Amino acid sequence: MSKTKEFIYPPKWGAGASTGVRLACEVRTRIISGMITKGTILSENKLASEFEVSRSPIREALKILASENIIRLERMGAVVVGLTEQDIKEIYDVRLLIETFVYERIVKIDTSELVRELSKILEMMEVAIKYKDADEFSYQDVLFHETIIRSINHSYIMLIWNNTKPVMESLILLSMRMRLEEKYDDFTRILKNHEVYIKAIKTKDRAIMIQALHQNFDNVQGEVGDLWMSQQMLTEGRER
Amino acid sequence: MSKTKEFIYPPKWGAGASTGVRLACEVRTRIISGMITKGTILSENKLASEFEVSRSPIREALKILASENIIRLERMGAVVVGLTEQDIKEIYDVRLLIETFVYERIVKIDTSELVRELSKILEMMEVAIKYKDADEFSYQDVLFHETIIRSINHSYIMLIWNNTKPVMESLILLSMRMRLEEKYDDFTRILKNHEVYIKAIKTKDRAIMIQALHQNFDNVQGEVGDLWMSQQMLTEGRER
DNA sequence: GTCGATATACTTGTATACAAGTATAATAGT
DNA sequence: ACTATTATACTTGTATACAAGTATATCGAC
Repeated sequence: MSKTKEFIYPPKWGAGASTGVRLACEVRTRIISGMITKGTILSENKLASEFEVSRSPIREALKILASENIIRLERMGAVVVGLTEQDIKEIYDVRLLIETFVYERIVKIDTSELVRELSKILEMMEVAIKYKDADEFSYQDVLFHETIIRSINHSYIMLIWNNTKPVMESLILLSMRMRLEEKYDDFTRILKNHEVYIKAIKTKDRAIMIQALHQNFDNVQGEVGDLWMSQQMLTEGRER
Repeated sequence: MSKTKEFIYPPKWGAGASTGVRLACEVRTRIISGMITKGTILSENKLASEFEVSRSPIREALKILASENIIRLERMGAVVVGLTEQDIKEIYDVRLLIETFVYERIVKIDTSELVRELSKILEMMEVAIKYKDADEFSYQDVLFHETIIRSINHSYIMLIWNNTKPVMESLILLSMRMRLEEKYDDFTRILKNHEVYIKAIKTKDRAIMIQALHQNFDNVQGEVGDLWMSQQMLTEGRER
């Protein structure tokens, strides 16, 4: 149909994955960004012709998005549910739940290797900012938190992470792209916040961890605000 | 191939669902029960011919099982991971995490309707026991916990539940079938435990809730024990 | 006998074809 | 003009076909 050629989800992020997974990432990001508005009814055939693939990978993508509650698979077509402000709060409820649980485990194990890894990621983030690469920054940001969660070797906590990660990833990506243009100072605040995370893990001081989580949550509220602005702009852009 | 006709997962439970989802339930239960041993390599073609369907629904099923960490999708074939004792502990970590979170929300809302629903389910469970229907009992047991979780209207907590539910369901189903034969008394203990849940919700007394969760956890450890026995028996049965 | 290359029989990923069902629109009857 | 019915153009779910890649096994050279 419209044969949209520009992908807003970084293609290299989905390099190894199958077409279905890549399409899920692209459609997910478009929905979260507001490019695809909620209420829209997605048909497998239309998506297939739009992305110039067959229905097989499209089906795979829709199944993934449905499992994330981003769309709802119905008898006729998949209706776009999108994210409400409520949803975003809820995602962070879960993230807080997970990270709190993870930290309780972390204080019981040796974290020297973890701290090394996190320090490396943090430096990568610094470089990403230096070169104004919002995508790379987002990637490392997500990786940072994933690394922490992975460190406790808990497959079911990891499973929860894997189910919430994609949405988080898109949220962060869109937010960071936005901020790179308009709120450049935010990045230094985010870096500081991550330093606190590392410090909390190094010292195993719960008070510091709580501080880190709270700061992160505050950053997030900013992110959410940005996102709505972003959606607003996109909508206006389309209607222009 | 072997064209196994007997399904160990109650067919009526998957009545409305697509073939792929039903197959996922069946294969999941077989893996958890030990009928399909860990390490086995499942091929889409073999499964398709065994269940006498095409590869499409099989692919769907395998995707689902992979998202639950029960199998691992690799280049050549899907290798059965199964559940370790560790995994089962971890599932209950998550369930404890969720139910604790849910309870913190529940104490803030009106629960009269919820208590009514739970009481109904509890009576259903009593009837199920009376007629020695382990499957129905399991169904209501899972529904009981799902009803509690659903009551707080938190879509992302619900998402986590939806991802852990299938495994829980199979675990409970297999365990209950086992107990019906050998440890009939356990059922009254489980019923008592559920009464405590209801009481905790009605009175909004955290201490009682903790008691309920602990009792449930103790019941679970029994379940796990049963399961290993069950696997043992099945293995011996096959080798006989 | 041992090592290496090729051939074959698998595997998955994607595309296409077909069947069953549903909503919409157009048409016929009143 | 309005209602009921039929036709059609969609939808998804499943089956099949094809392409690309991988492990294994067989066969040949040394």
